[in-house]
Amino acid sequence: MAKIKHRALTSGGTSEKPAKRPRVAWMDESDDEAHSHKINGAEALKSLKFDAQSPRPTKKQKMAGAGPSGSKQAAMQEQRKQLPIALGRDAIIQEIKDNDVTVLVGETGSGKTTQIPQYILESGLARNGMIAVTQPRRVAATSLASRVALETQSQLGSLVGYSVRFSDVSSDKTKIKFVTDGMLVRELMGDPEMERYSVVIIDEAHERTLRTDVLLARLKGILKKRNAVPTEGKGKGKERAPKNPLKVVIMSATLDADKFSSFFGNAKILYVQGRQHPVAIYHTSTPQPDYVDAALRTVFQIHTDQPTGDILVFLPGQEDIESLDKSLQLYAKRLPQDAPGILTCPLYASLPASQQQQIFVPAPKGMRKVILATNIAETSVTIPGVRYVIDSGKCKEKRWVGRGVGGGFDTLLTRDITKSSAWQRTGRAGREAAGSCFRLYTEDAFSALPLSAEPEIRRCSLVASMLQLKCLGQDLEEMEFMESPDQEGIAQALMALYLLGALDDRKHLTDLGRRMAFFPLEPALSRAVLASVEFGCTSEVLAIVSVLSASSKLFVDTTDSRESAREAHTKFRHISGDHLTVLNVVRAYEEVLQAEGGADGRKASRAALKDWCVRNYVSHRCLTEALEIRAQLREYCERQAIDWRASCGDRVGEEQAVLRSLVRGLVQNTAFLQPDGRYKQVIGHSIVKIHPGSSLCDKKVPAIIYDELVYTTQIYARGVSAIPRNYIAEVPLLKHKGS
DNA sequence: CCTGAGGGC
Repeated sequence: MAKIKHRALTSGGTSEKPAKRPRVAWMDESDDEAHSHKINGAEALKSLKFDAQSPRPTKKQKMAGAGPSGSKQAAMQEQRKQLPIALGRDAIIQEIKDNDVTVLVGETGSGKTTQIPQYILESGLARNGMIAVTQPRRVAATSLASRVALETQSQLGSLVGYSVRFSDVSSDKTKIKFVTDGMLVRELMGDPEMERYSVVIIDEAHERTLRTDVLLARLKGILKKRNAVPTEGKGKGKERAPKNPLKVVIMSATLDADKFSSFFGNAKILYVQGRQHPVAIYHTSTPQPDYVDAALRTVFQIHTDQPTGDILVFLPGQEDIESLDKSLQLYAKRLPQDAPGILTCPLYASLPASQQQQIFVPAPKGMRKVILATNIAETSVTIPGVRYVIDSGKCKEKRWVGRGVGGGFDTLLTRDITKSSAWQRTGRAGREAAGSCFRLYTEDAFSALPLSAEPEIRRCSLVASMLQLKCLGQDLEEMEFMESPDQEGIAQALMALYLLGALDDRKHLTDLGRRMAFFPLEPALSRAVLASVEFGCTSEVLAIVSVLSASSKLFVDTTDSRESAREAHTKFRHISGDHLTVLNVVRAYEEVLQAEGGADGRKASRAALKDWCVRNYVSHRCLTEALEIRAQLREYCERQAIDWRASCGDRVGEEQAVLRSLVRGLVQNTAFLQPDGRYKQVIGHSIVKIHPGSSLCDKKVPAIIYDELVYTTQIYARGVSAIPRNYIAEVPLLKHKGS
């Protein structure tokens, strides 16, 4: 039998009698013989000690600890009591009528996102324009639109519609439009004052995505302009109203309503009660450094002691999920035959959709489902049937670590969650009935957690947002945001845009920059596309750029099948490195697509394509997404009068045009070979190695370009191609380098 | 000699 890597397993189970601390009921019954479903075998799982903290604090208690405005609380709470959403309807509408900006705090299950837009529509507030409702996620935008269309008994795309990338289901009849925040930012390009909208509702504002923060900052400026009372006629007794006023509603689910309110000049805050069942909360008595082991033991404690109901375990990443999955299955085998079994269900974004669907399939009778999930289950996916939540208290966070201009790289590290995240996870146990949440950390540890996450504007690259704002005539560094970006982030973005030729040396937007912003791509990739026009290889560069901007990885490379995957990938390999290797895969895939996509019907063709992908260890998901992106990019090319068919051909040497185009975009991602075999950045000071997964690993070439740097044991360059040194000197701003 | 939080245009 495979050995379990967790060591905190002792024989004798719960023989150790915990005494002093308050115990939860099921712990008090921890008499070994009394367990109905004992785990067989020499090794039994030692129980974990939890302190009860019940019931869940009310919003009032939480708010009291959250902000300085204790005195306002009573009034707000009083107001909240009168606002179960339907009853509060008239009051909410009145407030929106009376104020430019309203902050609405709605608990989960309050129905605020589906109801408020309808109330506004019925009130006539949106007589002159549309109501926009922004969402951070595509699925939310599309599913909410369907729901509201249903409730208004209208066809989706008429009165109620949505607009997300690749899919615009709206018409000139549309009055309520659900959009992703990124889509509304993009719409600003053609409608800088949002004049098509009478009301803009920013939902899930507390998530503080970079795009939401950009929208909030812009809305402040737009309000000033659109809602200003015209000054002519002043003093003549004739009151004038703004021509096309805008109403803004900020919807937030957590504790930072005060922040939004003060950002918008102490806007009114309204509270809407939710329909959430009570959740009992337990913290561990002692810290649990090995949270995977602690989760393992807690699952079986719940399984043996608690009534039916599925368990949702929050873990930081795939590795922990797979490890816990294995352990659970091993122990589940040892449950007595007549005892209920356990069905494990991993859930993370890169899991194939078919496996993700498993969470919606009810467990067979007599089985308990245990879902092992990342943050995806915190906001993006709601899982039915969950009564128990186990919270590891950990998550992964991507953070850009700057080391001077041009020398930055991304890290992806496990860290503690925030209080607001902990509450969100807890709430997942009370969606359908009363539930329990087991936190694998002490109450003291919980108290020490930060209230909410650092907003993206403080930890993500600002390059794309800065370029978009420049196109609106706005300077990111001078705008008023909820939280201002740090100087380092601004300097990095300015330098990046300058090196791409999007800004001139006076920080003014260039024609090139305007054309770059037009493409729905990272600025570096937009630059490569525009350069490809010059070098006559747009067809090739579009194919590569589409794969690079797809959300999943092209090459499947799991630990168990590494050898065969490597072998399958060799036939795609291009001598210059990874970029042209990607192109070879796309070309090969297209050949299969043409051969199979006959009159036989799409299903057979799709199956053949999938089969081809499996055999070649490439991701079907990545390729379908890439082709969709490429189709969109081709449309954008046509609108810019760019011939996307232009090709450099596939003769040997012709591919140099492709590499020259890529260098224009990846200027900052260039490095020269050093005598020791490592590479030194052309811009910036980092010494990097080629990632072992790259086709150029261990090769010594004079100069390289790469897609990204990842820091693990050292700084690795991923997605690498070899280039002649003089290609770097071709970049106008780098003339002195590389020659 | 490695490695994958979650999103968006």
